Amino acid sequence: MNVDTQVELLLADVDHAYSAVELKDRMKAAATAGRPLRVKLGMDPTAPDLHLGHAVVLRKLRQFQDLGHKAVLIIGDFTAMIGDPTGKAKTRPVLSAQQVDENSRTYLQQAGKILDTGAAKLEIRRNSEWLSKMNFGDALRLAQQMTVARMLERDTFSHRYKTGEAVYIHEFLYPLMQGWDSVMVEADVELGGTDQTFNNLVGRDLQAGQGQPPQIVIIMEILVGTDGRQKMSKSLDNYIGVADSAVNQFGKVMSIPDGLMKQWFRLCTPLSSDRIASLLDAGITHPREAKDILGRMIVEQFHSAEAAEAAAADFRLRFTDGKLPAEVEERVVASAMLHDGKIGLLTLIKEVGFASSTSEARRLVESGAVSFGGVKISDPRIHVSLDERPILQVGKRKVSRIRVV
RNA sequence: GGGCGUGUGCCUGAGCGGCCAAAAGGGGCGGACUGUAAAUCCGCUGGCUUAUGCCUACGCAGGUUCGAAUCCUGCCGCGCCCA
Repeated sequence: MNVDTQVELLLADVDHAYSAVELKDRMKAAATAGRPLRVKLGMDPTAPDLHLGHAVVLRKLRQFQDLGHKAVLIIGDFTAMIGDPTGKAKTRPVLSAQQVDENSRTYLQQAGKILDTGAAKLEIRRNSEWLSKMNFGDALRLAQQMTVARMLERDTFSHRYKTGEAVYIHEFLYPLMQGWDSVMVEADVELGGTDQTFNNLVGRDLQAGQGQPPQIVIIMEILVGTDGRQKMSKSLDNYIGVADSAVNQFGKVMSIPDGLMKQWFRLCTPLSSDRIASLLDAGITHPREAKDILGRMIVEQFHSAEAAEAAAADFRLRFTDGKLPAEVEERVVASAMLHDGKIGLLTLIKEVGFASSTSEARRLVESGAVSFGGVKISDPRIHVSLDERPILQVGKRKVSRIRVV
């Protein structure tokens, strides 16, 4: 594959590249010199659980690896002390070294489902390695390379500034720190979501200031979460985790709004735009069928083709045919909870984790969401026996067989 | 540092000294309809082992009142203006 083709492939599904020409030139130069490009991606060690949104960028990184380049993963253990101003989170707790270790391990384990973790293809660095050694003078010199006007160009800052929300000085340092990372690892390319555009471009300026060739910045579209409204994130609970079970991943995909399928096909599967177009044409493919394909393709990436097939079958049985799943998960209740061999229904629901409080359990029962032993129950005062290892169902999705231990 | 303003439930946002567990909308949950889609309709949305009951809650701490989210004082956070 020649460089032109490679660049075309790499940029086919990206939101923006600064710039395509530079990327091509850099790749040619690297090929001539017989060295791989260093492709940087920053990770936030405060959120170790990866979801489909992270996977979008990781898949792009993998693509670079497959073309022979080196992924440079930066663990932002030092920058975590500030927290990316993009996020709504206020001051973040300083993470202990052990916590960073632990989160990083989880991250790598999950990212390993996507990345090539071979030593030649992956380099992992913590930014405390260099940032913690800088003194105030170093920080000043860094700060001199940025103006307030430039900082205020950034959406989150200008918006907050105009609407009267607080903008703290130290938040201005975040992009500088992240940019400095690029200098320290001599990145050729940096990957990120659209919310990282500003940060990543700062890296170019800082590198230029140090006499390095500025990195090429490749920006991926932000994946919208299962709610179809906001970006996928754990805190909004609109995410599909890379580590979620196959059944869970598939079910969540099936519940996304139809309008989201286009983006998800584009960002989460390797399908061509022609193929996607035909899948989304309701005259050719029923939307349910299209979503089924999307679901299986996604599950396959993190599990296996067999698991994806099984998850789809389970889903059809359970929701299309309305039957109980092939295997009903079992939940246990301690015998100490029983009185005269019985337990209050509300207590049971709460104990088993289907409601967070007795009051909530009561509401569920009163609204007709609960069935016990296959019988719908609407009286919250009822007490039940668990001798028959009955099935408790709360709402459509929560079903368990109950056993006393 | 000074002046003014502001702080309510997951979020936005009403709130007269009693009728406030607190309007309204959003979100969420449950139900109907479906394709666990969208749209629509209905119900719920602090906690408590069963409740015309109790407890906790309107930034924090006190105070005035028979009674406060509503009044007063101090403190804290945020914003604006002045310096």
